[in-house]
Amino acid sequence: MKKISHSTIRRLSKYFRTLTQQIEQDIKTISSVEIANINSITSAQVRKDLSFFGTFGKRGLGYNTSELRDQIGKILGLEKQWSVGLVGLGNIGKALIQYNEFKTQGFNIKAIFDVDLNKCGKDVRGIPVYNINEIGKVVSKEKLEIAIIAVPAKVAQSTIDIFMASGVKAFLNFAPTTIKVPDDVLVKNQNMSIELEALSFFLSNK
Amino acid sequence: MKKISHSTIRRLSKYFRTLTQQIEQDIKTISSVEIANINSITSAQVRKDLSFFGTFGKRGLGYNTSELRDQIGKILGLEKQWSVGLVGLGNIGKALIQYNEFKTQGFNIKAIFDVDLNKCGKDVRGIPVYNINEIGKVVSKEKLEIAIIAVPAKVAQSTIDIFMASGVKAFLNFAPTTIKVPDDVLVKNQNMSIELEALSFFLSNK
DNA sequence: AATTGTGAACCTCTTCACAGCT
DNA sequence: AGCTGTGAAGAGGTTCACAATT
Repeated sequence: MKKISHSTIRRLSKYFRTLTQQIEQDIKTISSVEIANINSITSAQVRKDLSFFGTFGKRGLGYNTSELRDQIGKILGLEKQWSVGLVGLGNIGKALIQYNEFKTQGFNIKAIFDVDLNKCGKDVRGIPVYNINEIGKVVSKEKLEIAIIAVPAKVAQSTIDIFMASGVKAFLNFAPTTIKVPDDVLVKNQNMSIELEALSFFLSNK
Repeated sequence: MKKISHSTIRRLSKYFRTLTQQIEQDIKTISSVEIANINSITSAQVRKDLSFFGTFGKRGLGYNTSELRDQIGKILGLEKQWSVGLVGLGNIGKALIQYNEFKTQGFNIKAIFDVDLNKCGKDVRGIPVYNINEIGKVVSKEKLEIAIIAVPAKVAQSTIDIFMASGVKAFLNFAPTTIKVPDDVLVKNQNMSIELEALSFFLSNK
């Protein structure tokens, strides 16, 4: 497949959300201009993004909302269910387990890992807690495809290395540190500090 | 000031973290190549980013770690303290209040807002909880400069509008929706769904 | 008449490459 | 000799503008 930029994927997610909202309001058709306005971008951008994947609209008419939503859902793989492992039962890890959005989006947390032996062998919200050294075994057993990394920065790289050795290639990293991975592995960072610092810069320089 | 890209600011945050780590290890000097390697980018990028703000290195020698860290800290406004309001005492809001990183970084949550009248008038971790309709009053009283938005998507825009009417110009938005703001206002989005969908796309298309 | 799909133009960000310091 | 700082070149992403289609 032709190389698709991260920006395009990010925007497809937004279009998907936009379409979901329109469908809820029983709107059957939408133009690239409308999608663009809702997301504060240009209509050419919307059309260009979609053009990488096919032709989904009707000239003169626009796009059928539910058809386009289905197509984008397919592109993003949203109809699939993913098996996810979560590492780290600290503040962030605990908050994430509470967060129902995961399941809604087809991300099923099948296993939790922690270093603290007191936490292991138990269940949290029905999800079994394992020790870090069981990662390899559990990845195979539960067929984990994605790992959520909610461990301290110092051990984030080594934790990801263990998962990579077991064949996991997709990570959502909450540790505030840059992770080194080969080209066939994707790490998405969720790092509040960086966003806060951007706000700080903005306020300091206006 | 010359326009600085968001990517540059994001990277400055990373350099800041890198330098902090080096200083902890008692390393006095660092080259752009070393900073680049640690963050998986090119050394030219590091030097170019810094060049927007001044000349901090010594040709032939590199950068003094603590001097450069101080300079970047100043650029990002990290030595300052910010007064922050948090809206929404749901799952995310509660998790954020537990999150000590805020205070460490100079972001002081001075007020919490919620629609639920049962929650108002009380304290959470020593922070007073107000009703949404008190935003204007409390923004002035506590001199809030940043608002963290942890409310449902449907009311995110209207919540931000209220803060903007009171003069707040910087937002950290956790609601999965695009917010419309004028040019002199900055909204940073912290949206896990989009990152998850990027992982889903990646796994679906390899 | 309205709106898509897309090549070309444009703009922005990244990398190269080297002069200039230390 | 080694490394920075930066103009110029290159790459990548966005917007323009219009032919094609309904």
